[in-house]
Amino acid sequence: MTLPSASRRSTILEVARLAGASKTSVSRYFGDERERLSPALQARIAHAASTLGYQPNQMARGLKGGRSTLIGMLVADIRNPFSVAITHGVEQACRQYGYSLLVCNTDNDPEQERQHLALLGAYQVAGLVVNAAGSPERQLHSFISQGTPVVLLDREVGHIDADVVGLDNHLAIDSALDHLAAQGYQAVLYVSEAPGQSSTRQIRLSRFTQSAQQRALSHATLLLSTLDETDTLETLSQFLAAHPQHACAVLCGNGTATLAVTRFFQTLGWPLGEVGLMGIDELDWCELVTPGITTLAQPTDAIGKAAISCLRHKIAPLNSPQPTTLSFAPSLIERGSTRR
Amino acid sequence: MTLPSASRRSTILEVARLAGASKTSVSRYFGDERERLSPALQARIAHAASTLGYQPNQMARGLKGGRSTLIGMLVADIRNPFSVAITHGVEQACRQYGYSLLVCNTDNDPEQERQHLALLGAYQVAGLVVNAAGSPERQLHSFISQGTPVVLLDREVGHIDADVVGLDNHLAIDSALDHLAAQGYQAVLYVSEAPGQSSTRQIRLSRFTQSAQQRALSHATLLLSTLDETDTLETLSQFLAAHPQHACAVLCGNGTATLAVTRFFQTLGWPLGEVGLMGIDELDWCELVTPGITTLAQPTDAIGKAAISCLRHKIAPLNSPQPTTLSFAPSLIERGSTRR
DNA sequence: GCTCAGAATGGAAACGTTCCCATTTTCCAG
DNA sequence: CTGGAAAATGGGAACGTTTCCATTCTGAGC
Repeated sequence: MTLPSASRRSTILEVARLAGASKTSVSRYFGDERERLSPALQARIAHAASTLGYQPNQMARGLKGGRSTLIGMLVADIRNPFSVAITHGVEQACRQYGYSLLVCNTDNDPEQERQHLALLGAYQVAGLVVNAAGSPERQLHSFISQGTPVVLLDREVGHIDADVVGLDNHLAIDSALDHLAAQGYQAVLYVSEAPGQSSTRQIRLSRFTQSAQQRALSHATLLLSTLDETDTLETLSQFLAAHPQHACAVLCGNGTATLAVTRFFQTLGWPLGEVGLMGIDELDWCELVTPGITTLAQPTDAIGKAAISCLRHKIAPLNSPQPTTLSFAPSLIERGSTRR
Repeated sequence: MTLPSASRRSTILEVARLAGASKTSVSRYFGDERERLSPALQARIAHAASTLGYQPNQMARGLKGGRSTLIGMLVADIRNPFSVAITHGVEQACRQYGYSLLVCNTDNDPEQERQHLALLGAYQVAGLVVNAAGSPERQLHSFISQGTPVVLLDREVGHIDADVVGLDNHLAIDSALDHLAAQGYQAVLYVSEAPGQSSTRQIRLSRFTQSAQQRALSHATLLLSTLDETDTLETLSQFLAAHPQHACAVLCGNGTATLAVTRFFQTLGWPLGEVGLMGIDELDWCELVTPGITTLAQPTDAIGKAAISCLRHKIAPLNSPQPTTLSFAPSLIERGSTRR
C-alpha cells in the first residue's frame, strides 16, 4: 500500500484513468455495487485507488445524493456527565453503522439551538438526535417533512412525529420511593432544578408528588436556582425541623441537584444516612463521599445506542413501525447515604 | 417572516427566479459580497429568500470551494471531564467564528483514530484539532500538505508542523512541588497513568523526577494500571513506611489518577492532609471529599479558544507566524488535603 | 454460425454552489 | 451630447460524485 503523498486529493476520474476504467465503474466500486464488477476490474481499481490514496469526496457524494452520512446531535449541556455518557453511546453506534457525529452543544440556550439546527439542515444530515433545550417544534417539523428522521433524547418536544428515547421516569421515581421507604425513611424532600422546558424534570417532579401522596408519605419539593443559597439552606433546615419524629431523606432529580445538595449537607453538617440522600444519575464521585451516595443509574450506553437504532430504522426504507417511545429502567446502586 | 414549509429545500435558483435576479447575485448576497449589490436588489433577494426559507446548501458550497466550514476535533477520551471542558471551549469558539464542530471520540484507540481522520479528510474540514490517542503522523502530514491546518491539543505528535496548545507542564509540576514543600511535606510520591504515547504524561513524569531531585526531596513514582489493585495499595503503603520521619504527600498526574488515589486513601484509611494529596485537573467533587482536595486547575476554556484561534490564523491568508507552542499556566486551588 | 438474454461497462446529465468573464447600466467630465 | 470608466448584474463552466440509459461483451441454445 502506497501512501497518499499527493498534495491534492485525488479524484474518481484520476483513479479511473489509472485503472483503465470509467468513473462509473470506480463509483460502483466504492458504492455498494462492487459485486457487479468483474474480479479483474475490481483488482485494477483497488490497486489504482490505493496507489493514489483515493477516498471518495463526501461533499460531492452528499450533494449528489441529497443526503450526507452525518448524524446531527443536539446536546443541551455537554458538561453534564450524564449527557456525555449518552453522547458516548451515540457516537459508538454511529461509528458502527458508518455515520459521523456532528455534536452541537446548546448550553441550554434556545437561540443557539435554533442556529445549530439551521446549520445541521444545511449539511443535510441523515438523521437528528435531539436533547432539546427549548421547543424547536417548527424546525424539527421541517426536518421531518423533508424526510430526515428525528429522535428525541431524554426530553420530549411539543407534539412531533419522532421517537422518544430515555429513562422511564415514573419507574425511576417509584423505585426511589420504594427504596427510601424500605430503608425506613418516612419523610422525603424532592430537590430538582427548575423544570422550565424540560419534560423530564416536569414528569419526575409531578410523579414524585403524586406517588408520595399515594404512599401517604410526608413530602415536599424544592426547586433550586429559584432561591439563593441562603434561602435554600433555610428551606432544607425547615423540612427537617417540620418532621422531628420522622426519619427524613432528600431525593435529587438529577446529577446537578445531587452535587448541590451534597454540598448543602456538608455545610449544614448533616450526617449522610441519618438524613437520607439519594440521587438520580450515577456519578464518578458518589462512592467517594463517605459513606457513599445511593443513586439510580441510567443505562446511558443503551440509551445512546437505542437512539441511533431508531434513526436507522427510519432512514432505511424498511419502515418497521418502531415504537414511538423507548423507556429504560434505571438500576439501583445502593450505598451508605440511605442506610440509617 | 414566513416559515419554510416547503417539503423540499429550496435552491439558489428558485430564490433567484422569485427575486427576479440571477443566481450569481443571490450567491453574492449570501457570500460576503452583499455590498456589491444595489439596495433594491438586496431587498428583493432578502424577501424572496425568507419567503422560501432558503438556506445555502453547505454540501454544494464545500464541493465548489474545496473546503467546508467544518472543524474536525479528535478527542482521545470524551468521558474525561477535562476533555469535555476543553471541547466546550473549542465549540464556543467555533460557533463564534461560524464553524461547526465535528467531534470524534477515539476512546484512546489508534485504529479508531485512523478511521476518523480518514473521514474528516473526506469531509474536507477547514481545520483539525487533535488530542491524539496514537501517533497518526502520516495522516496529519497529509492534512497539512493539503493545506488543512492542524492544532495539537495537550499531546504532541512526532515532529509535525502544527501548533501545540496545552498546559505548561513544567510549570505545573514545579508549582505543585512548591506548594507541597511550602506546606511542609518532605516526601512526595507521583502517581500517573502509564505514559504510553501521551507526551503530556511523559513530560510531567520526567519533570517530576528531575525537579524533585533538584529540591533534594525524597520522592518516588507509581504508574497505575501496570499493577493490579492489591499491588498498588502495597506500593502506597511502602512509600509511607519508607519515610517514617517525613511528612508524606501524593501528587496525581491527572484527574483519573486523582480519582483512583482518592479511593485508595479511603481504603487505606489515610487521613487527607496528614498524608498530603494534590492533583492536576480540577474536578466537580474535589471540594466534596472532606476536607477538600487541592488541585491545579487548567484554564480549559482558554485552551479551547486558543486552539481555534490558532487554526483561524492559519486558515486565513493572514499568515501571522503564530507561535508554535502555547502553554498555559495552571491555577492553584488550595483545599484541606494539603493542610497538615 | 446466429440470435438473444444477461452481464459488464461506459457516456453524460444532474446535484447546488462559486467565480471568472461578459454584458448592461449609471454617471460624470469634457 | 458623448465617450468611457466604474458600478451592477448575469451567463455558464466547473467542483466530484451518482445514476439513468446506452452500448459492448459473453456464452448458451438452437
